[in-house]
Amino acid sequence: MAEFLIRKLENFSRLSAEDRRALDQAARQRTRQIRPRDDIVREGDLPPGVNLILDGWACRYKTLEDGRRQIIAYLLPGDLCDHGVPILREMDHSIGTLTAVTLAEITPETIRQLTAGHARLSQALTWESLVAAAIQREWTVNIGQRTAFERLGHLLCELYLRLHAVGLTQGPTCELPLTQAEIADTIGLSVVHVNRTLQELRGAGLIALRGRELTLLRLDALQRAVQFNPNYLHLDHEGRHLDANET
Amino acid sequence: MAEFLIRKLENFSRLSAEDRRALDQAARQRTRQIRPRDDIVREGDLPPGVNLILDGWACRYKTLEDGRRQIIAYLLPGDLCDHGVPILREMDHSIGTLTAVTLAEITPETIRQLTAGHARLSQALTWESLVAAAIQREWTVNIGQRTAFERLGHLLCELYLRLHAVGLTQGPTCELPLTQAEIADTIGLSVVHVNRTLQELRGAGLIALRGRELTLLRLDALQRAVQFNPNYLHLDHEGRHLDANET
DNA sequence: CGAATATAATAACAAAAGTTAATCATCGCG
DNA sequence: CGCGATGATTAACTTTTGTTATTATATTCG
Repeated sequence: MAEFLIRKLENFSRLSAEDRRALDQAARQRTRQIRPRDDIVREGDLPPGVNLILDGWACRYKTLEDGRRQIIAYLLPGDLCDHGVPILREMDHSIGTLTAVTLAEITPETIRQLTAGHARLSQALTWESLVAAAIQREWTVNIGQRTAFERLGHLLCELYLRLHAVGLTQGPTCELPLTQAEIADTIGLSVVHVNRTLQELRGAGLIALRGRELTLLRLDALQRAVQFNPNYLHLDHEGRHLDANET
Repeated sequence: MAEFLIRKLENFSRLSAEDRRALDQAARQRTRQIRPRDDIVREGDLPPGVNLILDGWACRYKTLEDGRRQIIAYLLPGDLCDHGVPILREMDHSIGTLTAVTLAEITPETIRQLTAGHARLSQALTWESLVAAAIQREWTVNIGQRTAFERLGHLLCELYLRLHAVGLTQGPTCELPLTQAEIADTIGLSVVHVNRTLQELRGAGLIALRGRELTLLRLDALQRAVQFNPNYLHLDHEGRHLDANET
């Protein structure tokens, strides 16, 4: 059930069988199915408990009055969200699905049990939320400083590596269930320019993208071309010097 | 000593005398002075313990290989940083001062004591870190979706309100110890364009800025003009409908 | 299957923002 | 007091990115 989360956390530290069992059980308590392009929580709502994405893609986003929208974060299988948020009065952003999503709602009580008994697990969960914060910071850098070409390439590297960390890549290929409009709202470009920039990346022989299937043809070259430094993902406990051709 | 932090936390909930005393004492244990434009921690370093800004302005930032720099967050008096980070192997960004800074280093042990005994205080500290995350998300929106005019105005609103939350405003005025180059690196614009945009804000009668003194002449109008919604600062427990003319 | 709809691709043009360079203002300090 | 340095301002020009519109291609669903 919590296979993706477990796999992700094991990038940080080896979990005990007991840790894994506890996580798995927590993920079974209450699960929910949500349709593609539906909201899980809306800005202004009361903050929800902790949600774990079991399957599918979701995102945090914010809409301005005049309709402009910014995707603030992607929530991929194995991602936890809103750890601790119930303290706040109301949500300051929305969370919506991109694809069909299965998620597990984990009660505060369960969280307490998970962290109380298991020191390693507790550390691993802290690690996961620190990485989420680091990703958010990196997005600020990405949108603030990089060119369109770099921004887009950087995003693709990040998504690929995050999917790799949960075992959702096949060789140099992964799913990318995003429209160009969604990509545009992620990196602060217009749809037209995203399209242009994708052509550039293809033209440079760095990526192949057909439908929802993305292939990073030369991950190393792409990382260099867009100044992608994976340090902020903090996967270095095992996954350093990743070879795109392994499974 | 920890006056600004205390003042900030009291935007969230009333602290007991004991809470305040404990915070104040924690802030006295080990303090450090750092010169303007000096680094507190550098990317690649071992993560430091928790630092509390007692006075002055600092920032998180990241530098790309070719020298481009993005300021990722401002650390103002009363701000805490790097809660929990020691779990990570190394810093993925740097922290540097803008002005002279006094900070308190708070040991993990002290943090434990602070949170263990005092439920309210513990909640308030969680609130502070949730707000920091919310600010980071808002920056993504700001840089990703807004025009130069809106971006800059939004930043000024945020800084003013954050300073207000710690009592560092005088009427509609506050300090702004930033060069235009630093502002540029914050909102992803060139220095020249920041200058142009400042002229626009002045021309619209929304701000006055001489040297390091910023005045928001018509806060309401400015907020409307740049679509600034303060909800993400989560100050609503007391400070809603702030009047810029109060002290 | 095939119409309806959503998404992708291009082109032509407009606007926003970046670059370079020069001048002006301020400030610390010998 | 005036030198030197940093920061602010402005101008002229270039580049990047956005806008609008049209066509092509997929996808969905009756």
